[in-house]
Amino acid sequence: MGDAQPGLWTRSRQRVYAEITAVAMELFLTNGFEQTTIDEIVVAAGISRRSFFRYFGTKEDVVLGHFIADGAVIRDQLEQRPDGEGPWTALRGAIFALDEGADDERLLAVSRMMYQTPSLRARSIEKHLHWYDDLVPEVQRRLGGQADSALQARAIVGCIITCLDIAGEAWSVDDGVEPLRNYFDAALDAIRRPLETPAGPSAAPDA
Amino acid sequence: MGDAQPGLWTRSRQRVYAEITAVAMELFLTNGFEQTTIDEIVVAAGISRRSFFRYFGTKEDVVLGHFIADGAVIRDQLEQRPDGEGPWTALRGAIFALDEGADDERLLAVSRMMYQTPSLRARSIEKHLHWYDDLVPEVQRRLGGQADSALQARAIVGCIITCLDIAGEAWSVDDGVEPLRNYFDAALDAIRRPLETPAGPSAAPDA
DNA sequence: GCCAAGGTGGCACTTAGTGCCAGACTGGCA
DNA sequence: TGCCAGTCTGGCACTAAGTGCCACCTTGGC
Repeated sequence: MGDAQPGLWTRSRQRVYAEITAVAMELFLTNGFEQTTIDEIVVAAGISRRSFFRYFGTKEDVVLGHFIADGAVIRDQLEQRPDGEGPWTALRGAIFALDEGADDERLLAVSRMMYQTPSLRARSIEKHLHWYDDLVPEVQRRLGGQADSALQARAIVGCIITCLDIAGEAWSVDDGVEPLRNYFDAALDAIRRPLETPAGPSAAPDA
Repeated sequence: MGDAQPGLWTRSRQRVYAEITAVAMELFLTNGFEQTTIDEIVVAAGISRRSFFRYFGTKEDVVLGHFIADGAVIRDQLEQRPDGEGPWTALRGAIFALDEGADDERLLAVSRMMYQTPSLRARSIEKHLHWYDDLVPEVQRRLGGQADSALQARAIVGCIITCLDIAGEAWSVDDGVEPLRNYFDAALDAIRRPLETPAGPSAAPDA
């Protein structure tokens, strides 16, 4: 708080949130996530340590905060999908809609950091677990009340998320040479491909 | 260290490891994982706090330590599978082999705790990430050098792990009324099922 | 101008995890 | 038997994350 700050306090909560995020992300990108301490963020942002934890539960949440609400976004997109679409197609479409209008440059930087930092990766996957609650009911509905549909829906949602995760990793490792959706489709294709291995002459069937 | 302990120090490292695990697990199961502090474990086990961290990197590792090596075990099983089997069948068989000889009672207790404790769940998933390194090469080999086979192999391994995770959760929620492998097969079946939804008359195709 | 509500900073505290050092035990060797 | 190096141990101090508590200030309504 050494500079002239006519009132970081008086700004709206949302503005403070954005400012802390911006300052912290710059530090993370410059010095690395684990190397950056909350005290450093706090000093750079001109707030107290105590206030930081009023905005973010953990240091990881500064990076992943944006993605928390993504589950609800995907759910909304999913529900708008035509009834004729099966769960896989609908889920794929809903996730593609999420991809629209994303800041690739920033997403790439965040992804790189995430896939290189174990605690961030773990926390990210933990956030993904909340997506189940958002997505499973609708997927279950599209499954049409089969037996075990709850388990089936969870498996489908889980694998979609896993494919998105895998795709994101490959995308960031490749520095985003191809659009993220291509990686996602490739991963999805590998999963949903029929039982026979298509490559090679007279390949052995996978069952 | 108030009791008569003729030398916990002199026992072999493995024995100490097992003893700490046993004592800690009892405390975890009794009082809950998060409620149990490392200081309590240390006192109950008759060792110093410093020594605890020479055996376990984190508190979570006490619970998950057994599963760390599972990736290598699955890999060994996977490599022994006949070449004719495709990646899915081979992976399924390898994981079933892991399931053999497991202490269901204990596994159930650990699973329940894990799925109820966020930090444990997160750490568990983090451990699963290491399985990729063990399993992807062999899966990639069975894929037969297709284009993008690295991404495909990662997607397949990831979804297998996800199905195992989902199955484990359902299994523990159901208190293990059915064997774990049944849940696993049900999850796998939901993923690998053909594009058409088989249930219901004239169901809409999923594509 | 008063008063309640909410944001803020500071302080003390708990807990996890690490670095460092000195002491005790081990096994090998002269 | 005695020495010596390697290893394990406990204790201490330290960092860093995260929480509870309280006093202060600012804001908005009356």
